[in-house]
Amino acid sequence: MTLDTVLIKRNSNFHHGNLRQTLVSAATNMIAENGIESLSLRKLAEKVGVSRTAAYHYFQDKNDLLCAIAANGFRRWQQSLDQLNANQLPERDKFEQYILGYISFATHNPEEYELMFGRCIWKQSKCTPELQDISHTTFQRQVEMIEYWQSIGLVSGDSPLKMAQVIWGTLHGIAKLFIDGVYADVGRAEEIVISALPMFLVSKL
Amino acid sequence: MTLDTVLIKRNSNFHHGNLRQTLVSAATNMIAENGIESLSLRKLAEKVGVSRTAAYHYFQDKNDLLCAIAANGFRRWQQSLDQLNANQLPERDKFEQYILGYISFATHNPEEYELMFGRCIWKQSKCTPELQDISHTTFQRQVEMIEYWQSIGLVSGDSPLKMAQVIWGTLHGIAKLFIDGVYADVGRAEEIVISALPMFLVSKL
DNA sequence: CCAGCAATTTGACACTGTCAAGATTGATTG
DNA sequence: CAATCAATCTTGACAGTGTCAAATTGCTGG
Repeated sequence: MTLDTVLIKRNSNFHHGNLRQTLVSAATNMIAENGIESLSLRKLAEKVGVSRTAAYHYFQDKNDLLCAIAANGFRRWQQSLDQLNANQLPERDKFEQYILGYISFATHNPEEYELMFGRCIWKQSKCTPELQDISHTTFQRQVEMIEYWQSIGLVSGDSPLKMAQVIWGTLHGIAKLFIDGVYADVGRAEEIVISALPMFLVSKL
Repeated sequence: MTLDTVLIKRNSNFHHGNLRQTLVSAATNMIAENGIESLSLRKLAEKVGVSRTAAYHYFQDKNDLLCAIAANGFRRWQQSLDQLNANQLPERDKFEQYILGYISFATHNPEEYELMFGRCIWKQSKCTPELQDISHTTFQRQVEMIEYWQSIGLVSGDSPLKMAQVIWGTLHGIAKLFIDGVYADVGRAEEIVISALPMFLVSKL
C-alpha cells in the first residue's frame, strides 16, 4: 500500500485517520490566534469536525494536549539551535544570534512560548513524560552552549550552570515582559536584549 | 456614630457591610493557597458566606476582582520600596537589597506576583484604571532608582530606561523561572540573582 | 408603621471538562 | 462474499463555571 492510497483512504473516511496530529496542529493554530485561555476542547472538536470527546482517545486530559503542543514547541526550538550550531559564524556572532533567536522565537509564538515555560506545565505532576524529556534535553543543550562560550573566554562568570541560568532568566524575563505588554513603548524586544548583551561578555565589544 | 457601633452593626447584619474589602482579602488568601486558576467566584462567595453573585455589586467582572488584588500587591511592593529608600545603607547595599527584595517578594507571593505581571491583566483592555495607575507609578519609581544609581556611578549602562528594563527583565525572568519550578535543583532564587548582580555594576565588587 | 432605597439573593443560561455507555467504521476472518 | 471484531468515534449526562435579569430582603427616614 503506497502513501498515496493511505492519503486517499484517509480522505474518504468521514472519521479522520490521524486525528491526534490533526488535533495538535489545529489546537496550535487556535492558540496562536485567540490565546491559550480561550481554547476549549469543544470548539477545537467542532473546528476539526469531530465530536466533543473524540480527543479523549488520544489525550488523557486537556492538559495532556497542551503538553503535546509545548513539546512540539521545544522540538522546533531545538531545530533552531541545530541550525545555529551548523553555521560557520564567529562564536561571538553565534552568541548574538542565539540571544536574538530566543527573543524572536518567544515573541513570534507568544502563546506557544507561554505553554512551554508557563507554570501550568512544568510544575509537579502536570507534565507529560514526553514534555519533561524534551524540555530537559533542551535546557541541557543550552547549558552546554554557554559552557563552551565560557571555555573560549567569550562569556563571563565562574559557574557555567549559574551563568546559563542567569542568561536564560534574562532572556525569559525580557521576552515575557515584552509579550505581556509591560514594555509599553518598546517596538521590538530585540532592542532591549541587544543592550543587555554586553553584560554577559568578558570583553564588552 | 463611633467606629465601635459601626463594627457592631456590621456584625449584627447578616449581610456584610464592607463586602468589597472582605472579598478582596478572602480571594487573596484563596489564591495564595490553591493558585489563581482554582479561584471561582462561587467558592469565594461561599467562603465569605454570601450568595454567588454578591461580588457583582462591587466588581464588574471576575477580572475586575483580580485587578483589585493585583493593585493591592503593587501597594505592598511600593511600601517595600519606601522602606528601602528610608534606610541609611550605602547605595551599593541598597541596590543589593532592592534586588533581593524583589526576588523575595515574588517567590513568597507567587500567585499574587503572577497576577501583577501576568499577561491577563496588563494587556489591552483587561486592566482597571486603578491598576494601570499604580503599576505605572511603580515602574516609574524603579526607573528613577536605577537612574540615580547610574548617576552616582554604581550601575552601568548608557540609557537609564533601557538599563531599568534589562534589570527588571532579569529579575522577572529569574523569579518566574524559579516560581514555575524550571530551576529544578535550585533551593533559593536568591542564589542565582546574587550571581547576576555584578553584571549590573560598574565596578564588579 | 410604612414607603422607598440600596444591598443581596434566586433563577436562569450558555459554556466548560470529563466520564460511561452506546454506535459506527474499516479490516479480518471463515 | 458476508459476518464478526476491535478500534474509533459519538451521544447522553453531570458537576462546575461566569454572568445577567428579576425578585427579595433588610434598613432608614417620614
